[in-house]
Amino acid sequence: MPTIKDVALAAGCSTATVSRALANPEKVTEATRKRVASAIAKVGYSPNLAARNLRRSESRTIVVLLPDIANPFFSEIIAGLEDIAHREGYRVLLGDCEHDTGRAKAYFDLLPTNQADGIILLTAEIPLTLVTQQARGSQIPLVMACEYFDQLALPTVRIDNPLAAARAVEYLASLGHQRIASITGPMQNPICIDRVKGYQSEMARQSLAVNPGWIVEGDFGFLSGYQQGQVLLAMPQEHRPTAIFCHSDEMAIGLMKAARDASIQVPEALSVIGFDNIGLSEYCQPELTTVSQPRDEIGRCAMRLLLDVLRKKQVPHQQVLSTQLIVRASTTQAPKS
Amino acid sequence: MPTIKDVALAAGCSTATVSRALANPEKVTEATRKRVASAIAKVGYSPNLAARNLRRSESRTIVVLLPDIANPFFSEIIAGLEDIAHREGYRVLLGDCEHDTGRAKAYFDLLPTNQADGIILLTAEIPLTLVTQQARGSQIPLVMACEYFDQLALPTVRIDNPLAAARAVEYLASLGHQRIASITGPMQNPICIDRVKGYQSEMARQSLAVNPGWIVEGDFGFLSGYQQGQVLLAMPQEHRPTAIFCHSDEMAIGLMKAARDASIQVPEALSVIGFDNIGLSEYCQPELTTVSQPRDEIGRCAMRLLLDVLRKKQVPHQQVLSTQLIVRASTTQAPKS
DNA sequence: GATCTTTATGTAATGGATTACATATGATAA
DNA sequence: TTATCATATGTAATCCATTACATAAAGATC
Repeated sequence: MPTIKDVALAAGCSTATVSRALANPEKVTEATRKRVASAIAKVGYSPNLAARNLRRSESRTIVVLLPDIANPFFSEIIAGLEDIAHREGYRVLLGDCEHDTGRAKAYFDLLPTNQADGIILLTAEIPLTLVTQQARGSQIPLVMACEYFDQLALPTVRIDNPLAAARAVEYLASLGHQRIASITGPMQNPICIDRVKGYQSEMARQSLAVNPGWIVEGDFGFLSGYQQGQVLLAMPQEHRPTAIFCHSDEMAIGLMKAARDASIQVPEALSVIGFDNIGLSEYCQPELTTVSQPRDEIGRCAMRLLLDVLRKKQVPHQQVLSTQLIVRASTTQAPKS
Repeated sequence: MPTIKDVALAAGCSTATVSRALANPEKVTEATRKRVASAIAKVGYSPNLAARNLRRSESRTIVVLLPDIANPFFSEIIAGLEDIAHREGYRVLLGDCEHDTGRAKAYFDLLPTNQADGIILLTAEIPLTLVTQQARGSQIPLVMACEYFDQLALPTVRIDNPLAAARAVEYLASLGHQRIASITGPMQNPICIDRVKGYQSEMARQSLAVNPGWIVEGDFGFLSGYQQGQVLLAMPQEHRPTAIFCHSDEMAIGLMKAARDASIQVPEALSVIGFDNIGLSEYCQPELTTVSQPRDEIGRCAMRLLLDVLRKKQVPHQQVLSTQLIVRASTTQAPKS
């Protein structure tokens, strides 16, 4: 592999000039710039980034931590993130934590050694100490997207979860539903807490009673939706919910399977709302009513925010993007009971 | 950030000794090893990998190229890959090519500059020249998984696609189906060509005629399954297939939606087989009969293979893993016509 | 005891790009 | 014409870990 020395030799100048021609073209004559350019082409040079990173103490790598790559919800966010990153000359290192905090620590450790310049957190399922410890010495370049720690005022891109949940419940209430249940995500997760709050406040606003048994906890996956769906649907007829708001589309689809197993017709006997609007939600049976998040835009915003942090720009603490209720076939008028 | 010099100072030895204590502990006395260890703990040292990589000209990073992160089929493969990689001290850089060859080239360019040590290709949708060009000078550390170039004898982990397709067709034939169609993946893709071959040879073995209109090309996604499904189901009754073998689960689910739209009952009037056994296939309606690939194992094998290549071990050219037909509710006896 | 090994450690070169500082060149002003 | 300044380029130090080579100390052999 040719080095900058080879280029300097071929161009008849010093390595410093070659370096300048690349990094600060305005500091070099038109003529030398051209000579360097053709020398580079001739010897087939491309800079050794290990050396550059060592010297500049940066890596142009952004770590993106997520709880589970397999979750299709994240893929479009990632696409948005990567698009901005590549455009700005950054690389994205995806870190799948698989709910394993050891992994997360390993990724955080890339920062002080200049193997990564910043972190975007798509999960709050990491030890809080990782964030605070490091932030103590010097503010680490960290941006959260979708999820957040409510104890910490980190730059965050997110949706208004209480509002989105309230809208979903409001819609169900407008269809005449009174017994509205919810299958939540993990309840240590602030976004789930917020959605439950939105659910509860809207139920109150609609003067609807909330049976404590109607709030059940899942983990966003198909299976937990199925299992918790079985629990909800096994309730005695007079308590059984006629509508269920799920914190993810996968759980909603799991729930619909549980309904099929119990011979409960969706939407006639049970309305279902999901969350996220993943690709699948248009292809399941019945098509799923769901809360759509602007995933691509979330990714783009988060990466722009982080790059601004790296460039020491002032950044807004919170960026709240809007959601949309997408009505499809899994919701309808409440059954007459 | 403390450097190796700080450690040397704290331990009262030279940097060389510190380096050896870390890399070749057996070359150092028990006593110094301990002194170094406690010095490291004291100053909070962790090696600067940019410097190490520069010196060793390696990066301990493996690039994994895939056509589309959003495709859940890949996520479990990735999980397998990453598990092995992390265990062996390697990092995984996921490269989403999004069917865009420019991106692929950018990732290949990481190799000569020692930003990556090797590549695992989960896609054949890249310019072949990328592989051959580089391979000319010196064999680049490259392993393929799932997909392959049939022109090239690269180390590959894969399944027996013709056989898997033939088994699916055989099963449909055993149910009495005679008009069996197929929605394929992109036909420039060798795995799809092989599956079509398997389909055709099994059809021949079963003495079943193949209407050329029964082989339609999709792109593995929901939508293409839906659209091509509409085409197949719009055929006149006497030519319309009673069973369709799809090259992906997403297409199979798209197809089932097309069938619902056309009021064609699955499986009573139409049997559907998918491919991959993604999580969703158990939760769609009806549950999908599909060909399962050992995805986790494919990932593990591929990474082990690549690490063996990097360690200059002899590696087998082909590693063929077995598939399994998972019978669920989307297939049944052919309708009497 | 003298010589040869073996083992532990230190010294200094190395990898490749960047950049502070030094120098040379040409332009501008007095 | 000479002094002053701006601009272009070169020299060499720097980033940090690794490792070839040198050296010193301890042990083995006759």
